[in-house]
Amino acid sequence: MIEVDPGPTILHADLDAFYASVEQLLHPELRGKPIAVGGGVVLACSYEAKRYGVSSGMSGNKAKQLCPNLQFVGGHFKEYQRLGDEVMAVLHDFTPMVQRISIDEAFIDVTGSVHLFGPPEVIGARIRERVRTDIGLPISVGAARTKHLAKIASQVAKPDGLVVVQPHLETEFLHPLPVGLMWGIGPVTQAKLAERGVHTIGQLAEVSPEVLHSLLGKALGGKVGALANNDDRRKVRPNGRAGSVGAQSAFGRRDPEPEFVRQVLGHLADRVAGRLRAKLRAGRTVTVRIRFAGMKAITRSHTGRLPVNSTLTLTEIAERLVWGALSQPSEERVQISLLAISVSNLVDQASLQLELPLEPDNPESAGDVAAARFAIDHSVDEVRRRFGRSAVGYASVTLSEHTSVPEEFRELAEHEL
DNA sequence: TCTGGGGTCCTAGGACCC
DNA sequence: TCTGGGGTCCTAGGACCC
Repeated sequence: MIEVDPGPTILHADLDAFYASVEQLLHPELRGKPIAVGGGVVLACSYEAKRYGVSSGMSGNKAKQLCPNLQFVGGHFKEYQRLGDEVMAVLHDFTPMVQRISIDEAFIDVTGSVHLFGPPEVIGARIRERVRTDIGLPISVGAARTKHLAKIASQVAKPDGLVVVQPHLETEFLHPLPVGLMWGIGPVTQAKLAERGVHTIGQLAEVSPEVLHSLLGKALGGKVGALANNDDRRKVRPNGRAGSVGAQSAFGRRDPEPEFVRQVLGHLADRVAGRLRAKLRAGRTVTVRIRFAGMKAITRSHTGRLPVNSTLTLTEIAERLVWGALSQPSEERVQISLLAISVSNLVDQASLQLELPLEPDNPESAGDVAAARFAIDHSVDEVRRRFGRSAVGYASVTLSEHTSVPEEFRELAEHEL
């Protein structure tokens, strides 16, 4: 008998209602109850709460309307990070081919591990067992020949389940499912497809490449068409480094007063530049984003010759970009609701470099200013290394009144630089 | 209840070079 | 002189992911 090469075996592991499950693990009295992590906004909720229609991203008031018994709990963000890392360590016990997608989700390629640990259903079951008994959390696992199928399988497996898609049953599995389950199809694309009467992945597979192209554009149309026809060649890529670093802050609606804008940008630049310096990186392109009261948003960017990672230089560039945009006649006197700074075109910077101020008052002293900035950044970084982030930084009194999520929550979402 | 924060990728137009 | 085509980089906006 000839053995047919079944192709790669990919697993997608996804912790169930992660933050809420951690709270129920740490506080047994919360088990079996509808709970939500967060306050103003639901960051995560338990399956007991989901049954009432509560979902993450929803405002706290709305959630309480849907589920009067809903109990809000504060987030133990340090624990989320620790437990998420522990789960990833379990995955690494089966293969180094782990691609972490977020704090609670990862693809793993076990093609080379099946001879050690057994077929995918055995590996999936062992992962679930270990995460359940060693760590105490529910996790769903999907297994299939491709990333696309594995990811969808884990969604279908939820909550707390395992779904293995056998190679000869892929189309039967895939085609009846709604297009919204597919990677890359969000609300906008889903609406476009619905207008054409396309609701299931099987229906999507019937649409000609030309029509998809005209409807969704070249890249998305091609990608989505291929995935619907079960042509997915993406490999599991062990995590690389981020291509950009950013930070944003939403603050309700405010008049763009110079002092306020300066404070917010200073705070954001401090976060971004601090992270860059910590990883000995710097970036040539600075992008700011301004969201207005009506949710319309614009971006402005600047690409310089030299990479930047000094807090003050970044603040200056961001301020210039923001005022350049806000001084346009159409944007004058409009209230703003969010500011963001992002740095891209990143390069390694083996040693910290001096950055000259943009427009030195006195060109001859520019070097002194640069040296002073370097010294300030360096000492702030040093204090933080020893005493933690909050030990020193921008006076963010004004800011903290408006930030609705704690600093630790921001850190959870940071990608490896 | 008008929507948190960190990212990626794509599109389209323009500048510039060969 | 006019004309074309291709590649790369930058900017701005938008959809999408978790």
